[in-house]
Amino acid sequence: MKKSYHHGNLKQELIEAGIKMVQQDGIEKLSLRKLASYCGVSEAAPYNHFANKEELLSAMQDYVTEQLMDCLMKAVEHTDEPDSPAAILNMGKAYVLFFMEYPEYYSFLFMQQCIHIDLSIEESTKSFLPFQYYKDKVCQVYRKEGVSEERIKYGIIAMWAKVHGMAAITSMKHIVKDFEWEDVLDKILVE
Amino acid sequence: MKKSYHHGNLKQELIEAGIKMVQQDGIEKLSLRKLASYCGVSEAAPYNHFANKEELLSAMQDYVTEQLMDCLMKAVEHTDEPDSPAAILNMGKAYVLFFMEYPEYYSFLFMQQCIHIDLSIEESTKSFLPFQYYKDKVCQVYRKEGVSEERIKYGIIAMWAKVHGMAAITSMKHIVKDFEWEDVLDKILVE
DNA sequence: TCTTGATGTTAACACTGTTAATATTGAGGA
DNA sequence: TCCTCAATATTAACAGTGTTAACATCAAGA
Repeated sequence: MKKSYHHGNLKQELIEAGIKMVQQDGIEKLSLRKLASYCGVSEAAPYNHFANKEELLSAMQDYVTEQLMDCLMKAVEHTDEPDSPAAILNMGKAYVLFFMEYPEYYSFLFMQQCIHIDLSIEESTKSFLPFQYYKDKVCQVYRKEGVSEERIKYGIIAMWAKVHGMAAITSMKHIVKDFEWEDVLDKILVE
Repeated sequence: MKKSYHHGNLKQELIEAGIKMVQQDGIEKLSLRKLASYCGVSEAAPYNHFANKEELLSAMQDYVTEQLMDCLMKAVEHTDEPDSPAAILNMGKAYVLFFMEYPEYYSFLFMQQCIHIDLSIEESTKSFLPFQYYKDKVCQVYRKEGVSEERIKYGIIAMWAKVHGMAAITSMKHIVKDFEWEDVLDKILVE
């Protein structure tokens, strides 16, 4: 039962094992050396696949962002009328519940550490895909409902702030406990 | 121009210099050794005042939280009628603008790293004072306005989520640039 | 004056990210 | 089939980090 010199799928496993570790202990506890050791590989091996720690974290963020995007898109698709305000509500709920299920993801996704400001948004990370998706959907629905462009503009930000704020708040573990968040999520988001 | 063996005011200077460094370069770049050196003191000196790095960070957070509290309280006091909905609006604006002025404070204050879950909230940090203050003020105003207790309960969370979410969003530097946030803050918060 | 507790220093430890030099392998061209 | 070489792994080293133990300095009160 010996393993070969070459791992075979190290890049992907680094990403997935890294996310697992973040999920369990949070981003602060994650070290490249522990991660490499967990993958059964030496401390310098990851540098064959990522230029540095930041680049690996960025890849991990992209991976998680894709999961979140799946979540949001499914929420819309499973709405009876995907063009209705109900779709927006469901998307907002999905967003908050995603971070409620994996509280460590929140601070991991939105920490500034590994956002490359020098690059354009498109090239840097996928961090903004969810916001983009949310924005487009709200636009679409509101236009169909005949809301004015002026109100749409503010509505997007207001709605996004509320949803993102709920995610931020509920992902603080010590706050979550004394409130039945899921029950009141609807009422809060439609208000 | 030599300084004495004993610093004289090290504890306080560590806190304030630390905050200055966070403000400039963000929390990730802050190291105890650099901070100690900046204060003209050896690497082990801080350990006479703080058990570990976490405890120092916690003291720094408390310091910043007090500044934020001042901000919020002044916003209420400077409102013509401190019991009116206008006070809530002003408080919300003050909250967002505080983090807009010092974007690094946001991730510093709300990172989980130095929150001691084992302790009760009161003893752990002052992190929750602003929320407490906000909550109490909203309660007071809404009761005076005759809002039902049920709606107050959800209103607090909804409002807090929006305000906190706005702070979270605007403190992401790369988003801020293509939007005139301050102009639309009113409209978004009253909506 | 002398002692003592508060506060400082130095040296060492284990751990981190990162790099340079080197080793191992698998796949494709001779 | 063999040989080469690019991809990928390893080991050893470096500087920087938080932390601790052992020791030094000093101010203030007995």
